[in-house]
Amino acid sequence: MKRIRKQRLESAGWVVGDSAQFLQLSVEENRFIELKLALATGVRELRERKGLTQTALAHRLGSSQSRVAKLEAADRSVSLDLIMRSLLAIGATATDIAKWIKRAENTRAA
Amino acid sequence: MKRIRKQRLESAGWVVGDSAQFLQLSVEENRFIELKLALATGVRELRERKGLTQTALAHRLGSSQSRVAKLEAADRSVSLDLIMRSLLAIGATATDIAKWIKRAENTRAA
DNA sequence: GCGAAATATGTCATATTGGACATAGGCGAG
DNA sequence: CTCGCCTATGTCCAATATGACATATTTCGC
Repeated sequence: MKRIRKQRLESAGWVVGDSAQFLQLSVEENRFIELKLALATGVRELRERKGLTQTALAHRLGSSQSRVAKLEAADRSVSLDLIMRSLLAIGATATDIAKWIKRAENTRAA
Repeated sequence: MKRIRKQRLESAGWVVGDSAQFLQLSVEENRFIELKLALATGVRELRERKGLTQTALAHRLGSSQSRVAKLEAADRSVSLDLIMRSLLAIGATATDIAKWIKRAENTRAA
């Protein structure tokens, strides 16, 4: 009974937690950033393991060396899309990606 | 980005001898799209399981209902960033995300 | 040290993605 | 049927990501 009611309340309006929303958002933003960082690190690891230079990877992506450098540094200007495309371009498997995602989850605590 | 890349690859001799790279790119593009689709589906599943409406999720994200609708449809105007942020906003765990990523890999057909 | 290759950082114009809004379609309850 | 509520689709234009380029800075063999 209550569950249904709560769901309706939530779907009708705002997050029930009201004033905590800002905080909550920053927590989620943090998780997101950790995730990006973990995957960006994954790009670097895998690229180096394959003996590719940033320039070579950039060519595979139709991008440029500078962008790859920023990518691996998890620069603010690089999207998760590009990171993921890079992982796929280097030949990361779903298992690899999953591994890095879990690494991100374990990392957060700071 | 894809369109531009295609033009560039077609024009100059970047694709050094053969069309293998071009084909490879489209294969990877396909994997990427499958991945996006799988995660977008994950958003919908999780949102519905939590009894949230698109509008409610949009509020949590500071976004709008229409964008959430497009997100769940894996519209090409939505980035993986937004999809991932949505997953985190709904409370997806690393394990959930990993699961959907593997689902994408299994979906890959011939 | 020297030089070359790899990587990092900054800037810019252009393309892509974003939220907002309008509006249409769908669906169940009354 | 009509009314709410939810979802889908299309169009603006503001915000952000992109590749390209120029230019450091680091790394490494000699």
